[in-house]
Amino acid sequence: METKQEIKHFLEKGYFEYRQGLCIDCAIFGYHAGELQLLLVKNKIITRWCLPGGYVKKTENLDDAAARITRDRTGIEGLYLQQFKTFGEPGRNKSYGYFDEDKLHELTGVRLAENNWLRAETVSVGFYAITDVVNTIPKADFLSSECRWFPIAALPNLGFDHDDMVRDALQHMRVHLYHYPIGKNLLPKRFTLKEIKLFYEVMSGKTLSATNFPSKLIALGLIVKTREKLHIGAHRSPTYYQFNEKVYQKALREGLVFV
Amino acid sequence: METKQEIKHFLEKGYFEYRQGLCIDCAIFGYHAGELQLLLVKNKIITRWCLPGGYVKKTENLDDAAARITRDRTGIEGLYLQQFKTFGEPGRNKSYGYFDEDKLHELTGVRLAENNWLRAETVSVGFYAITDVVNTIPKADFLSSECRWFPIAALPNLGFDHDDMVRDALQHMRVHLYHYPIGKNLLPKRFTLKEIKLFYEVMSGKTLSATNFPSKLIALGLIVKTREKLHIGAHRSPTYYQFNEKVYQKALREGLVFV
DNA sequence: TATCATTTTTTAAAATTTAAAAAATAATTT
DNA sequence: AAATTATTTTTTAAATTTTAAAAAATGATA
Repeated sequence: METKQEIKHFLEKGYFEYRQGLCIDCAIFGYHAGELQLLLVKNKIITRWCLPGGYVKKTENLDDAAARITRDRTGIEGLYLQQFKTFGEPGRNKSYGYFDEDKLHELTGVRLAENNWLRAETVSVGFYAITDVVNTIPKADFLSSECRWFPIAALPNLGFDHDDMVRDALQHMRVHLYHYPIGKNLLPKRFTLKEIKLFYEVMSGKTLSATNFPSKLIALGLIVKTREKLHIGAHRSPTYYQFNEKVYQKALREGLVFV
Repeated sequence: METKQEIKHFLEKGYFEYRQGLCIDCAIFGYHAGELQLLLVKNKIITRWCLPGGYVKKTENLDDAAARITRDRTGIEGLYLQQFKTFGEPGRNKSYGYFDEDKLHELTGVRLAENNWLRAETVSVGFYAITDVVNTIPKADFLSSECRWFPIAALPNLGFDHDDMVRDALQHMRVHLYHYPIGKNLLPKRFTLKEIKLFYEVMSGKTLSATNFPSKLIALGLIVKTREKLHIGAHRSPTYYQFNEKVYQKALREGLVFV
């Protein structure tokens, strides 16, 4: 939503187009230079940082809604989104990080009626995604003052029950990581063994062997040597590796246990 | 719901107590004598067998709702229920296994108005549970003509999107099985190695070694020998084993990888 | 007491994982 | 041009786990 008029229509008549009480929130994890990050948005009328989220349209399913919402609120296209848990604690809409109704009035001229559709209790379906921080262009819309990455180790307190969502999303993402490869979307096309080892350390939150972990990936056939090397000064130049497309796709389909 | 009057009130005024458009469905897996089964209910006004399910009350959270619904619709108390996925495809309420409104009128004297709250599109949060078939007493209520176990290999076609739900529930249950012990609630207090091996075969859908799988469980410390034996005629009497409570609880908390 | 079907333990081979040492490398210094 | 250096990569051997099969144990029955 870009214009004041669009927002006014959404606030007052949104229930024609959207399903009342059904939201989606997305925990988008990013990887860059050895750090795990999370994409958050700051909405002008909500007092805390939150996961990007929104209402589901009557004509779309949950997966489509998650794709649309992340695209519109963060500018990221084609995310691999994974549903992980639904949150429906009564009162979750009125907990930490409430709507600032005066601010809303100031910005849009609208005051929500007592029976406005947005006041209904919501249930929120949580999705998570993993993406390369470099390739994503966070974008704020009219009501969002900011949209940016935070290191996972330095998150602010989030609004509503989004702290719980992040905790659960991270846990689900790591179970996923244990069974399926994800590096192809997050690492450069060519990478050194050190880079992929660091990548898995950051994503899993565990420390891995610098020698045995990479050689396991090689033994599985998941990564293969290229002819190029990285030049890093007065040291042995590490060889660049890349994913073996065939093995990678098979692992995506059938699973494969990593450390 | 036991009486006609309760049902009439639910149909016409249920939206005071229940959240509109938010349901829960539960795939309850049962184990008995080497067979994996699923508990289904046949509602008089729905044309196909379905998973036990119902609407969420405004005052309860999703976990509590799942516990209440399974208790009321099947008579089973204290199930370990696990949320696995939420279903929200538009039109899912009108697909296979629709409401038979004439039948409803015949049974209760009620006809649903055009704008009745039950006509609103629903999203359904799926839960699964695992239980011992022997210890459960399926119970049908006023609108349910029947509630009984079906072998997983011989399920009827289910109403709405419940076929999808069962498929996904089974997949999630098996991932769970791979990481956490569950036998304590489903096997008798004492069991032979052959019994626990069969149990894991049935639950996982895989065949396991008759010698190495049990000895792995012993090596993990998960099961220990008792002093008693089962007498089975002209054969060596197998020793009864039982779970080691301490190791079992630790595995429940922290996970443990089985075959 | 011998036989039998079945459970349980033992064994040895195979495979995998782990930890550490050794070798290779390429820029820099001598 | 040779030696040095820091780092990557390979090799090695030991330890552990898994697998498959054989052997032993058992307890009722003939």
